[in-house]
Amino acid sequence: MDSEMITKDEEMEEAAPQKAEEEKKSIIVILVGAPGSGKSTFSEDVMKTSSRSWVRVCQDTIANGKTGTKAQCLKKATDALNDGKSVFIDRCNLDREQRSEFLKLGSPHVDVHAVVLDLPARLCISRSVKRTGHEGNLQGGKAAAVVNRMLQKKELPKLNEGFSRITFCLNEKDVEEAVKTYGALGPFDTLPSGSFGQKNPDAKVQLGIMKFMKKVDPPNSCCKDPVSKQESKETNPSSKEQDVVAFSAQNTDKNIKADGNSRERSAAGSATTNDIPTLAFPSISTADFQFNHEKASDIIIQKVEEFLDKIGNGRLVLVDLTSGSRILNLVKVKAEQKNIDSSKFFTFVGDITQLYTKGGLHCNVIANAANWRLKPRGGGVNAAIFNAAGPALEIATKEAAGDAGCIQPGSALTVPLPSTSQLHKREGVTHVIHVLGPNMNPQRPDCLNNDYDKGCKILREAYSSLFEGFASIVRTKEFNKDPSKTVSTVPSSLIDQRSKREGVFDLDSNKKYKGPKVEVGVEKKSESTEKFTGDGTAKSWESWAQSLHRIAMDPEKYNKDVLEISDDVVVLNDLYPKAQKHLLVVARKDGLDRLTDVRVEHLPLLRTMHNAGVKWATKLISDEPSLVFRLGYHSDPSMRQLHLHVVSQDFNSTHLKNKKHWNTFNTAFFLDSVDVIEEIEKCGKAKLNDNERLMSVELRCNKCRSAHPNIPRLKSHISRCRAPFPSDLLQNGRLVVAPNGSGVEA
DNA sequence: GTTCTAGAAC
DNA sequence: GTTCTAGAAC
Repeated sequence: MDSEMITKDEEMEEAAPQKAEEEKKSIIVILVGAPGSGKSTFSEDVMKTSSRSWVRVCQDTIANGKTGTKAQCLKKATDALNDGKSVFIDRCNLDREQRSEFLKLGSPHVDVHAVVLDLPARLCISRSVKRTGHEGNLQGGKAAAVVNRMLQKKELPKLNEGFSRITFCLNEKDVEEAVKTYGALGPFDTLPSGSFGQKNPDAKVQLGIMKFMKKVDPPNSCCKDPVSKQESKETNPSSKEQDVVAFSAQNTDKNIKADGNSRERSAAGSATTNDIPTLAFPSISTADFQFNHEKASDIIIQKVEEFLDKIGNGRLVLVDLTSGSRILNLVKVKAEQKNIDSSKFFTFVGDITQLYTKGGLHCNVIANAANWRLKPRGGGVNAAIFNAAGPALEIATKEAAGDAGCIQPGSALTVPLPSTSQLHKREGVTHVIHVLGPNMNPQRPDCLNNDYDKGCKILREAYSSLFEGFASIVRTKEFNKDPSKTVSTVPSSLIDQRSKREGVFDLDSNKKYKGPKVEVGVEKKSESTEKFTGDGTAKSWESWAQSLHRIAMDPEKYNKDVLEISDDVVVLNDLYPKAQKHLLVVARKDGLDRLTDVRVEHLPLLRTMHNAGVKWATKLISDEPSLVFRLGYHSDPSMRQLHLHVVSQDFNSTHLKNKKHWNTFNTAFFLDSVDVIEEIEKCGKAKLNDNERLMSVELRCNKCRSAHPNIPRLKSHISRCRAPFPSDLLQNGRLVVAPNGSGVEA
């Protein structure tokens, strides 16, 4: 009996390992989820019920209860698998790269599974906060920031990474199911391969991910009950409405005043508040431009207080993507201290491009922290808004920016958003106001090098411009008359405005183009004219170069395009102005094509041209005293017919595009009218310079003479350079300035 | 003069 | 990958 028993036992002992090698497969379950998604709880729950031998490898506690390294996790997992145990990898594993090394642990004897705890971010955040045991704002903010950051980078696992099975859990119920499934696994059980639980496969998954990633999470420490709200939302499949309500209600909590108007504020998403004109704006300059948050928050409060009376029934809302935002919290506290009416101004956590659909907050107007070129590039709010609005915003912006094509620090540009834009259709945004704030980031253009006197001044100007722009929209829009206008309905006024403007624009260019150009084309061959260069060689004027000559010979024909016609000169706006104001005074004398043709006998004409130029410059200065003009000739002009440039020295124009454009106005290629006259008086003819060389010299600021690597950088610089003009320009009447000299002050 | 665009530069 | 320049065509 005994021996039999022993034999049996021995047999069993021998047989068991054999069987294990043949049939028993270990499983490594890579848990995927943000902090607070419940990874640890999941593995613990499984281990409680499972008859299988599990090892939980938790990076947070692997080093004697403290956070360890990935390498430590890999080692512990390898050891456990070698022991024939199954393993939970309890770390976030949110991106493919993080998972890849654990996937390598798979083998014919080890199945690699993923369990994705893809629960709502707000749930993760609230759990995360609870776990830290801190209720403070900071802690909550930190947790939110961490979770948000991780979810930004989230890449859901795919079978082709090497998983034999992936289980997606999108809510608590899914998690329970998965716990049951894994908990029921005996030592020899396996689970079917494949991907389970993901709601929208393939393309739609990506959409879902995108939506989820963009979803903004409410505050945590200041919202004690997001969990219950989230859960109630999940049990109710028609979640959209719930989402909005819950979000608004939560948002109320972090509004500035906890008393009084909470009802009104919590109803942010309801129809009744849609007709309240609302400006949502990001904090200007505090992100990429690295402006000091304390100073910025003071300025925001100051400007909000100043403008609250000026915006009628409108509201101002400071928006930031995360509840951990320092600037948001600073402003919130300061607004509370100042007792600012929280129904008129409050802070809001959300994506500024999805305030209505995701946050239930209807904002007719949103501000964009733009770059100086008003380009959709870069990151942050600017890219997000251009992206969400689509090409319509780019076109509308270009149109609104006009010739300048860019904005200066401290200024704002209101752009009506075409109804074709998604942002208009979906979010009810009718206007975008681009704002450019001061920059303190040495990596970005126009860095103020910590000059906060200047910086604060510019930031104040920026908010003034922004709020003024909004106030002006409020004044003209009369929001309350027709609430239906504001959401998803195309304001007809907008379309009219746009098409009208386009019409004007087209008409303008047609006018200017067709007049001279068409005729020039017709007469091109019969009228090709010789052009004598400085060294006496001749070349013919190309067809495109003859427009000025044509106008000078027959100005009445171009009546609409010219500003002034006299016996001697014609004054007109340059078709492609290189500055805010750029006029041409064209000599009417035939045969006087360029400066080399000018002799002593033309001196009276040159003086007449100069005087006409000064007269027009003075007139323009009386309208805009900050303008400063310089009058002069190009050494080697492209256009036939002697013409004097009258150009304002801001060089703020989209038409100034390349090195040649700059250098023709800002090197010795540009001959001041006063000097030309003096030279001809003295020597009988104008002295010309080495034009080829001058065109390729480095780009230097016309004021401080600093060098810049390319045109965009140069333009960025000159838009803010406050240096005085170089002394040579200040002499001999080379500049025409306002009587009080306002344009040349340092 | 401008526009267009290839490819250099970043 | 994007920005910017520079050369050709008009």
